[in-house]
Amino acid sequence: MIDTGAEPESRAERKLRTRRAILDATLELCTDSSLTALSLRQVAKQVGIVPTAFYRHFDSIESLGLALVEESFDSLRDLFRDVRRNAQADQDPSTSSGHRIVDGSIDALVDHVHRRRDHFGFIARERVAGPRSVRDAIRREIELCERELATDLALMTGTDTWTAKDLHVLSSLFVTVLVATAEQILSTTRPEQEEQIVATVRTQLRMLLIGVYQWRSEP
Amino acid sequence: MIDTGAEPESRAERKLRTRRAILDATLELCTDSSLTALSLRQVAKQVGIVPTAFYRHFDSIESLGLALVEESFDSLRDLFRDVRRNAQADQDPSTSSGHRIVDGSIDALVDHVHRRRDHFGFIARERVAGPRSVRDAIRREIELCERELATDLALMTGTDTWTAKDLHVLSSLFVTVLVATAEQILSTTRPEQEEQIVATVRTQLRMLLIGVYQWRSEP
DNA sequence: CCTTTCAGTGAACATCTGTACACCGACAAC
DNA sequence: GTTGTCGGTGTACAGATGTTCACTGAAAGG
Repeated sequence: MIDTGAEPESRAERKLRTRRAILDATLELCTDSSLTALSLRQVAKQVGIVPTAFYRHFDSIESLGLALVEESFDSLRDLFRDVRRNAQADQDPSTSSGHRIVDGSIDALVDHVHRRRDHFGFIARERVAGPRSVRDAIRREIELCERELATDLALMTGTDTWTAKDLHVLSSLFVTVLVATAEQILSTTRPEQEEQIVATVRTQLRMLLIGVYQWRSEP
Repeated sequence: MIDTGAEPESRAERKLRTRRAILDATLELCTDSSLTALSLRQVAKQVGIVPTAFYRHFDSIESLGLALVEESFDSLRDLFRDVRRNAQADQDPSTSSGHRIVDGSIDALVDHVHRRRDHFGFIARERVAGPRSVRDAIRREIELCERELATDLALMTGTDTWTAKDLHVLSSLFVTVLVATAEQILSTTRPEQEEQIVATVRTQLRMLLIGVYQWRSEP
């Protein structure tokens, strides 16, 4: 089939397009209110389809939520990838005790949160307020992120002084701070306040890093 | 007026009692789903009153939420009071670098979260998923807690090595970890998993404390 | 070309939603 | 003891909700 490039869409393409429209509409509609307070009809109206057409794509708001979890964590993994790339480029831990890695990571965080406000906001909200299955899915994804980060940290600390357990403990703390910072950034629109949030988390991570550099795991 | 002690309630007492019933019913109904997904009629049914009677006590679910914010933060302040009492009793920072204070604080946290699951869960959920006014109220209260904790920390660190700003930065980090830990405890029912959560946060705070003991504020 | 598939339609349903209104009856105040 | 205050009731209504069912019409496939 010749790619005419313009208007004529195949049936599959068209279906994918309305599916996207549903996902986007949902993200927009629940910027403040959570999935559990969202009705199928609101979504349908926003998309511009009749309520029953919704069922052609998802069989409930809940399964829609699960799809959004996957999508949102793609964005979060993008962030992780950026941070990792950043850290490898700055592979000079002797100077300024990792300050550059911290600063770079925070910059990446701010950047990604701004670019995908919807996804990060979705995770932050539904993590505690969504339907149970959605909450569970998010917690599972976050644990995956922690594990992933832990293996990255192993390369930087050396396994002689850090047990696997302690690496996961540290990684978990980083993720906690990351999530909290994202939440704070999302809850403000004033640039000067955001500046302060960033400055605060920068100092927090530096305090923590002092401890990290001196930590010796007990076997 | 003679206090008969038993059945006969004054009008004011009776009103307060249904008000309490409304607050309790709301806390119970939104253990999983958030205020924004809660209807006035559900609350009324749970309390055992007719929907319109709700308006005799609150003029919207939102203002009900604000009342619950106050109440929930009373519980959180109870926790803070316990932690403070604990820390003062263990005023022997030379030994084991504050491990006892950390352990005691975590124990108090776990204890209070268990006792007031409803309040802590409410804060955790509505903090990100509630109506805007509720979210704002919670954030304001949390900032108050951070300031309060910062002044407590000032007594333990000495203002010669710590600026007020850095104290608030540290206090903010503690509150972040506290909130995250409470969320984790609330999201599990298995005791062995809770044990692990506690062990993790204990290690995290010890790592952090190493950094804190060596921190010198830049002016 | 003829048939099948299937995203989207539209009407209909039983149920739930917030809120308005008139009302009751026991406690409180004078 | 009369009067007023005020929690709580009951009815009512317009609108929103999830889900059902039979349908259309255009693309896909033989």
